Amino acid sequence: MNTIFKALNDETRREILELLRKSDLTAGEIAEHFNISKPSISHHLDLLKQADLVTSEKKGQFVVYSLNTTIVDDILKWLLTLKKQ
Amino acid sequence: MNTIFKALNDETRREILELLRKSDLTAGEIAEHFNISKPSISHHLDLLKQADLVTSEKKGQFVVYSLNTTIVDDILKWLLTLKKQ
DNA sequence: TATATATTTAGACAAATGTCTAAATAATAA
DNA sequence: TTATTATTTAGACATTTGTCTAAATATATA
Repeated sequence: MNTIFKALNDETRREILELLRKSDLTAGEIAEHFNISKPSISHHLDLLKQADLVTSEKKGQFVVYSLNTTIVDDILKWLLTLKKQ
Repeated sequence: MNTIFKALNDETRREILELLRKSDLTAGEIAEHFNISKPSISHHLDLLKQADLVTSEKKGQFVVYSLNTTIVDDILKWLLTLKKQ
């Protein structure tokens, strides 16, 4: 739970998730959307992976990232209990 | 959005929200639940207030805190769009 | 008024975070 | 093999964060 909230606590990482909602992207394609160095984006992707919010697959020299929405359910559940009663 | 995720990115603050789900509590009552100094708890409450996740009302020498679940809806909405398609 | 209780503010400090550049690793192409 | 492209790792650095103690503020009580 901690890892997920930590991963979501950054505007850049949340935007990455929004990009991946539309389609899978390579690390380079993701980096193109931001005014941030590639190593920094790589670090953001690592945190998203640690939270299991994204998955990655090596395809040749590229690494393709995908959104993993099943993890989002955990937060949804936690937030919904807050609203109960 | 940033303020809300920032507020949620801390175990102590999430536990405070869970406590307030059950009932309103004074700052002192909240502090009793943790092994953390009262000033630190006060600071956590301030961040939760900044995010509008809690409201506070002065009652005599006490300050009573309450959960504000309407803000939770904003995050729920954001998370649900991630899951669409 | 003087004292006690509840809470916040101020300021310090160590740890965590986001960013960068330079270098390393891995795969493709010449 | 050598050069090029894609990505990550390593290490540095400034900023933010969570915590503390001491002091300030506000209310209630003797």
